[in-house]
Amino acid sequence: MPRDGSATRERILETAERLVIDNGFAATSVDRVIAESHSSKGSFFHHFASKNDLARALVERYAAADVAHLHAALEHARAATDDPAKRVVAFLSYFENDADAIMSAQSSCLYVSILTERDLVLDGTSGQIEEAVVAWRDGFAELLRAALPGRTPAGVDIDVDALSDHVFVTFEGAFLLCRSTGDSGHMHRQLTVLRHLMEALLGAVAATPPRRRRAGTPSRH
Amino acid sequence: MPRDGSATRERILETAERLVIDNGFAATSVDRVIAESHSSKGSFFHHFASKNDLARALVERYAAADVAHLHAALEHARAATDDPAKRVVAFLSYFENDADAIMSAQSSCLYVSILTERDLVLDGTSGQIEEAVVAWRDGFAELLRAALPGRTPAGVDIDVDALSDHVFVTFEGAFLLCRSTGDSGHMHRQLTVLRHLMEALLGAVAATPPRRRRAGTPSRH
DNA sequence: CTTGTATCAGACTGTTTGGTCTGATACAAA
DNA sequence: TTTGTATCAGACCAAACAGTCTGATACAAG
Repeated sequence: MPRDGSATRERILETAERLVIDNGFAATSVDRVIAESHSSKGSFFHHFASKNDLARALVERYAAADVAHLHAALEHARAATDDPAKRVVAFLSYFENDADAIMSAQSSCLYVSILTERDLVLDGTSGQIEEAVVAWRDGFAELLRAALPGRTPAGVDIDVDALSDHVFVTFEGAFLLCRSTGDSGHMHRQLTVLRHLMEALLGAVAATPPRRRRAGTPSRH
Repeated sequence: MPRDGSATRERILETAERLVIDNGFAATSVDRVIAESHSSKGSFFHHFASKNDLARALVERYAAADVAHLHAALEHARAATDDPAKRVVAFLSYFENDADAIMSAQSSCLYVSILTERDLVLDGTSGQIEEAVVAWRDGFAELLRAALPGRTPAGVDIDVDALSDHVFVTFEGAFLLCRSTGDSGHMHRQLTVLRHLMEALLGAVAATPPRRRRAGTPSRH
């Protein structure tokens, strides 16, 4: 009894997302997605041209929600304070507070499942994941640059992009740590560690003897 | 012409490791492993009871090499200096120097490929990965505890185990970052970031006004 | 009512899969 | 030489797989 239309598509996507995150994409058969979403072959291949097209749709959906989550955290941080360093901490605390909710909603990250299958990655889903990665890098790097105007106390240049990427890295690594031990509490603890480390770095920069910004510090380039 | 014996087994393992890391375990067929290792069905199922048995053997091999790598870094750090803080940095620098070699030898980490397939994880390979994770945690935590005798300057207790896990987390997250962008240089940059962050934390602790160690600091427990 | 279209159901198909089975080959021990 | 065993080769099989096809149902437009 076909009634509503695209609600079926959404039901298939939700079921498939869970199965792919839990078991991987190649290990998730179309038949099982159909069975667990109470759909049918005809329905599935009406909404998706192929199994790979499902992967594309899954990544599109997931990446959109992911980037939305990022922007929510950025807005939260900007609204919380005007102090650049405190904004950085507020940004990280936002995810720290969300950690347990994230882990109860999903056992791992879809990116992990998709990125492990290189064939799919080359098919066009890769671009969407990379766009999300770049969004995270740029979004947090903007906060970081405001809080890290100069050099670290040790006189070492910090690669702000790489430092910003470390948030993404911590998320993905923590997802794997949770899975390898079966303890989803690692996500919260790793985000706490990330905040502590970042606070230490910001504290070290703040404690640096005031150098003149944008002045004649000997450049290496 | 059967000549040497277990060299075939090793050839199959090497081929399978590469294929599984590149494409995932479920997406790697036994037929392809056979073809690319110039072996045969009879040979494969003589050395491995099933495809899952191959997974078990792969993880066993990989985890052993992984833990050996850890112990090499620990010995390097202990031999390098007696200063606890410098030992921590030496440990991290060891991997930083190895980053490019690691990435040219393998495009990602076998753990990622195995952990994404939950069915396999429950089969018995999971224990070996978890043992490796615990080895990393305990190994680095010992160095950390020597260098972090007290509290951080902010008066916040650091979870040393979680801080130690962050090395594993950084590795796994960096592997995924490399894959999502196709840039293997991220591994080196992320390990550099990890070292910078850890140095800042150690510096912050060192700059803490000298509290009496093991004395009557108000305990929370 | 008629027609068109979007949605769905499920039987069906050709291919790929993990795994089995029958032998063949090399070699060591007797 | 004879026997036994470890190793390998590849034909073969049943199950699972992604994808196709025919048709049914609902509903909106005319």
